[in-house]
Amino acid sequence: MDVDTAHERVLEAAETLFYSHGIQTVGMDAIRAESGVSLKRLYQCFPAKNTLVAAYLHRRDARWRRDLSDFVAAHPTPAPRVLAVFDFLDRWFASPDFRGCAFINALGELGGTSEEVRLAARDHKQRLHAQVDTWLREDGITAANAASHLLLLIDGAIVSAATGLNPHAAQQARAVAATLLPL
Amino acid sequence: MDVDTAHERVLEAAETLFYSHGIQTVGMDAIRAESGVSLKRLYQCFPAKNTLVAAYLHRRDARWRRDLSDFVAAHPTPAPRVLAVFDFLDRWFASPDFRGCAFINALGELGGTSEEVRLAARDHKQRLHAQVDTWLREDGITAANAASHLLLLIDGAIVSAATGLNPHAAQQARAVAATLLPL
DNA sequence: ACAAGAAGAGAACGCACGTTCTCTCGGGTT
DNA sequence: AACCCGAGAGAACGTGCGTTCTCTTCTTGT
Repeated sequence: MDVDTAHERVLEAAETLFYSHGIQTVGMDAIRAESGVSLKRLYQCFPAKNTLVAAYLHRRDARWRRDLSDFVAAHPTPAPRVLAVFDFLDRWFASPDFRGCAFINALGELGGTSEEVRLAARDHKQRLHAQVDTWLREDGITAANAASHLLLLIDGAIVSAATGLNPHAAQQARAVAATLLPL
Repeated sequence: MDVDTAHERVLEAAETLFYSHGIQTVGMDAIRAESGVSLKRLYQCFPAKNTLVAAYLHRRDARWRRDLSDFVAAHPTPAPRVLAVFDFLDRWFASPDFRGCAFINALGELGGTSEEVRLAARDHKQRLHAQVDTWLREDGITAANAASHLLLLIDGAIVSAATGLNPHAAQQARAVAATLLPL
């Protein structure tokens, strides 16, 4: 097997397992089994679990934000297009393997232990904030703190959906967001 | 040492350690050291780590919501008193050992593994929702989903503060909440 | 004072896991 | 055909941890 495809398969398995079961719960052997990559190769690609966790978070950040951007680009909404973010969330929450935000989860699990994880979560939210801010500017919305306000609603909706208590969290957050933004 | 005080000291140690470092990271021996209760006694009070985790979450829920209620009762705000919730959050976020919501953290860490933890998080948020709803009713606010909307802002603010990105998360959430509620 | 039982300190046990090592096998080179 | 190199399977090693066991000590009742 090619080293690049091994790398890819390991990352794919890590993302699936870490996201669904948590990071500490999933052992390297489970990743070996899921990926079909031998332990030796696995440690050639990622010399320690730490580095695999870091790679998982990095890849998850890139993929999630790309998916969001693609969705927003493909689903223009009438008024401020940033509202499409909540439609994206709505679809995400309904997916069967949804288990909250990987970064909030990782922060809760390892934020008190690993500086690296803390920074990964911080960076993810910061980049999301920057993207939201860009969309707002492109819509000519300059209200102070509007991006931060939307981030409160986004993260609140994710948590609400993750608890399984509120199936309409995304739609409710969208409704609140709509009242915040000038038409 | 009395069995009741042992129980209490163990719970106190568990709350401190689980909250600050996460649940899986903290071993029973660390709880023994922090509480000063011998391992034998510890296992007399809590026959397994599972039960101690459940007790930790139960106690944390009761204590946190009592602290919130006490704060709201002691700090009446001019208009809708439920806004005091965000003042409570603001003070909480500034405390040096703040590390996010214990239930969001536990959900992220063990939500994919332990049904018990998942339900504890769900119940905590549900009870908070009920309390917010009560405060809204007492203020004569009957807007549809107002309590859910506030919960989005509360959880969003907690996450925003936990990442360390937004020191003004509580105040921003309060400002958004104020625009949602009729004067 | 002495027996008896409780309680603490910490060793011990079993297991899981991160990481490394070994053995074997297949495939390419001379 | 003989050899060598890389790769996979999985055993092995060290460690940490949940849980239990043992030994010693201290208290208490008579």
